Amino acid sequence: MTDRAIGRGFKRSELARQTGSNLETVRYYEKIGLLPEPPRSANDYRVYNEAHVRRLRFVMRGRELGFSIEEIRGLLELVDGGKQTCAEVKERTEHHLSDVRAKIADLRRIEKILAQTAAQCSGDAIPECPILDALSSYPDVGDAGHR
Amino acid sequence: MTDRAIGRGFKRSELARQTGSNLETVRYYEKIGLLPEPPRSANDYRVYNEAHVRRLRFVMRGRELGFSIEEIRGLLELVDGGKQTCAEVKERTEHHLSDVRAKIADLRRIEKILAQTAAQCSGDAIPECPILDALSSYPDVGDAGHR
DNA sequence: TCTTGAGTCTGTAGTCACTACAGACCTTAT
DNA sequence: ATAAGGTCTGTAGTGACTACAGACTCAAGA
Repeated sequence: MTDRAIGRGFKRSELARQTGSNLETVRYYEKIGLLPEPPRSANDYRVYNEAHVRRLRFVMRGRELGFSIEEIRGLLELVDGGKQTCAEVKERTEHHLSDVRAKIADLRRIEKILAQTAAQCSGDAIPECPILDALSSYPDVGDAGHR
Repeated sequence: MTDRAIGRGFKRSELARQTGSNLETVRYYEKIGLLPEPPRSANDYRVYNEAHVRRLRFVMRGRELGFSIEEIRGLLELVDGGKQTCAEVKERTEHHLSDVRAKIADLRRIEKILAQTAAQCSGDAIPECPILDALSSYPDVGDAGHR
């Protein structure tokens, strides 16, 4: 058996290479039932085909877009169920979209605070640091157990 | 000993209440050395004071702003070291700020894709779903192990 | 042909930042 | 006196991986 298989059937490392995923992550996804257990060759090596590549790419794209494993599991069920599920897929996507927007809002708030405090700071060797003040919201913080 | 202590000295639940943190998180922060081990009363209960409240608030604010535990540990060392560390605090803040901005950029990219694909979807009972197509980037995905 | 290095297999442990629980002890109120 | 609740400890669980140990197999070079 050569490393890059001819027509159909390749090993785990090749699947990982083709999808850009980590070798161990493949095994992990199979263990939790997100990817199907592939058939095995005589030496007990996993044997994959193009369908596995597509499925793993789907999962990875979903993860990149911030879907949780369980959300992706749900999307895959819709995919496998097939037929009239477009409305539900849309609903889940919009739900996830609002999650993403909330995260962006949070991070922007954080960005603002960090940028403000960094701007206030001269960077000189001044004992009182406005950044630490902003973090503490009380004048003296770093002394628990020392007074 | 009454539950809300009089002048100085209160219990873990009161510290958690005053800071809005989880009861167990307090113990966890002490275990990993982020908060100092407080003195104990005769019955082995932890006894806190205002300094502990301030320190925990500092940690929580840092966590809210997306600093990791180790980053906060570093900031606290600067705090405890005192003196001329303002420049270093500023540097770390700006480093963290660029991390936050990168995360925002990622999420905006994700938001865009999700919004686009959701908009393309009619929500009707159409077998071919543009959202799933966008996720898969290949026409047929949901069939690994089924052909 | 032997050997060496690399790839694959399994289960398990480690990561981060908590959160929850079991079981023992103590305190407070009725 | 008793029941409810708070505190103590260590440990296990979470999510989503990542890494490792030890056994096995395979392919290529000397």
